[in-house]
Formats: sequence, C-alpha cells, structure tokens
Amino acid sequence: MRDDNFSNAEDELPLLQFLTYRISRVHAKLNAQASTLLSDHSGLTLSRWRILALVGAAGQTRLSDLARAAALDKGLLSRNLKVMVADGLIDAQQDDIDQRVHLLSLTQAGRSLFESTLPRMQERQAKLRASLAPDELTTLYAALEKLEAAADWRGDSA
Amino acid sequence: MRDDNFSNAEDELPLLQFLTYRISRVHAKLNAQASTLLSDHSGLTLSRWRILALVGAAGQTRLSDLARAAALDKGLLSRNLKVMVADGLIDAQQDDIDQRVHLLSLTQAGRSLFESTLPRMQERQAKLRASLAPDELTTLYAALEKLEAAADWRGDSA
DNA sequence: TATTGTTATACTCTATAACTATA
DNA sequence: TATAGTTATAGAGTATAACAATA
Repeated sequence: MRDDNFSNAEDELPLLQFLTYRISRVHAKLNAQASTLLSDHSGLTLSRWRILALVGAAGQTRLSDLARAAALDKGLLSRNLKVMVADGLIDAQQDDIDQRVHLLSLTQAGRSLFESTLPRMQERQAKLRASLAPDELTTLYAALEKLEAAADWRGDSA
Repeated sequence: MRDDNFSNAEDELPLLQFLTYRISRVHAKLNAQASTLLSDHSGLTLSRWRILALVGAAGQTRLSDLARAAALDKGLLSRNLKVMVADGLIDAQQDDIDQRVHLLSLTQAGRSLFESTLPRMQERQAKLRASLAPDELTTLYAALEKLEAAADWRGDSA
C-alpha cells in the first residue's frame, strides 16, 4: 500500500506532521498574503505596517518601548524608523528630558496611511477568523500562548 | 483607566491581538529554538535539516518532488542541495532515463547526521506537544489547516 | 556603569525570473 | 513547447555586536 511518489506525502514524510513545520507553512502563507495586500495598497512592508500600527495606537512613544512591547529587534526598528521618517510617515522629536530619546508619533501622512490601511487589514483578519469555528479560535489563541512559552525551553539548560 | 506606558500592552495595542501577529511571534520563537538546537548539535540550518529529513524519509527522490511535496522553492532547494552535496551529506546521481534529473539520497555521513539529529528534534516536538492538552493539539492542527486554506484568499480576486 | 539608539556585518529566507539542457 | 534544474538579483528578516551619546 506504499506509494512511490508523493501523492500520499504525509504518510511518507513525517516531517510534514511536525507541529513546527505546519506552523512555519501557515506563517509563510499568511506573510505572503499580508505582503501582497500591503504592497498593492500602501507600499508598506509588513514590518513597517506593524510599526505604523504600533506608533498609531500608542499616540506617542519611543523606540525602546516599541522594542519591549512588541518584542522587536531594536536594530531592525531603528533602520525601519529611519526610512519611515524619511518617507514622512513618522515624526521623531528629541525628548527634552532625556536627549538620547526621540519621541515618535505619526505625521498627518502617516495617520492617513494608517487609517486607510487599517480597514483592509482588519477585513483580512476577520476573514481569517471567520474560517474557524468560534471554539477553534479560542483554543488556537490558548494553544499559541502555550507554545510561545514552550518555545523558550532550550536543550542546553543544564 | 488608560495607561501611559505599555504595562498593559495588549489593551493598548490592538496589533498584538491580530491572529497573524501572534502566529508570527510563535513562529519566530520556534525558529530560534530549532536553530539553536541544530547549530549546537549538527551545524545545520533549519532549511537544510528539513531537506535532510525529507531526503532521508524518501530514501531516493529528486528536486522537483521535494519542491512539490514540501512546498519549497526550487531555487532555494537547489542552492541548499549544492552545499549539502559539497558537505558530503547528500549524493546526487544523474538519472539514466531523464538526464536533467539527479536522484538524491543520503550519503553515509548524511544518514548518520540524520539519525543523530532526529531524536533531538523529536524530543523537542514531543515537549512542545506536551505543553498542550490533547484536544488543544487536535484543534490546533485543524485550525492551522483551515488558516492555510484561508491564506490563499487575495483581495484582488475580482 | 547602564541605557538609548545607531550602525555594520553577515547570513538566511523569499520571490522572481532569466537561463541551460533536456524531453 | 514544456519541464528539470541552475543561477542571479534584490528585498526583507534575524542575530550579533561594536559604537557614541547620554544618564
């Protein structure tokens, strides 16, 4: 009953059942979907959209807070912010009290872009959620939470 | 009741509740965990470990079959395979019938590496699965399946 | 001394597509 | 014409760390 080709790939290739592999696949597809949507509509990369959304929701914030709150790399943040400031999407004002800090906020153009992009992204989120039964969605969130914690385990933890 | 800093980040930053963002976070953490495990033990990247596992499970296969079965990019596959052949992990024999094709299999070294790495990776998978209740795991698989399908939707599908 | 933020390096991944050699 | 595989390119993400300015 074995199969020479891959028409029955999941039986033949245990890798394909690895939980992490499945998550990786889903992630890649979701990423591609979001990237297409964003570049069609706003010319933003996914990272920059996330930064735009974070700054937009925070009102006024700073790099180190974004890094902490969203678990983003500060180097990556710094480079993306530089581009977004140059593009006129984000305003960076030096803080009076701590001169190392720049206070970040959306410019008018940044806010416009945020407000025109958000509904499309929310629509997508809604479609994705709608593909799941309500209890599946609840369980999914819980499972992701637990997996994120379990992903902190390291084999070298002797 | 609002909060100036991010101590209550999930209430303040709706982005953090986006399903895709949560999956992205989990994926990044799982990736980092696997990469650490692999480079500590075998010097493989995650992509190359997956290729090793795919070829190992298939016994003998070819590039186009791997690309189809695992939804991997053929360019990426070709470049990784080149390195793995150079490293002596994979053997590539030209097919007698179709001379465009190389039949791929593990070398002795490749098989050793596969067999010494697999238990560690399976142990990790088991730990991750064990962090979930049985019914959570079942639902997670189902939800991932549905999301993968929903991720094919495009806004431009007029 | 520690923290904030910038910059550099290097590697990996992803997407696209031109290209060859075979079929 | 179509397919198998190679190669090139460019953009994006990731990890690490050296570094300057400031606290």
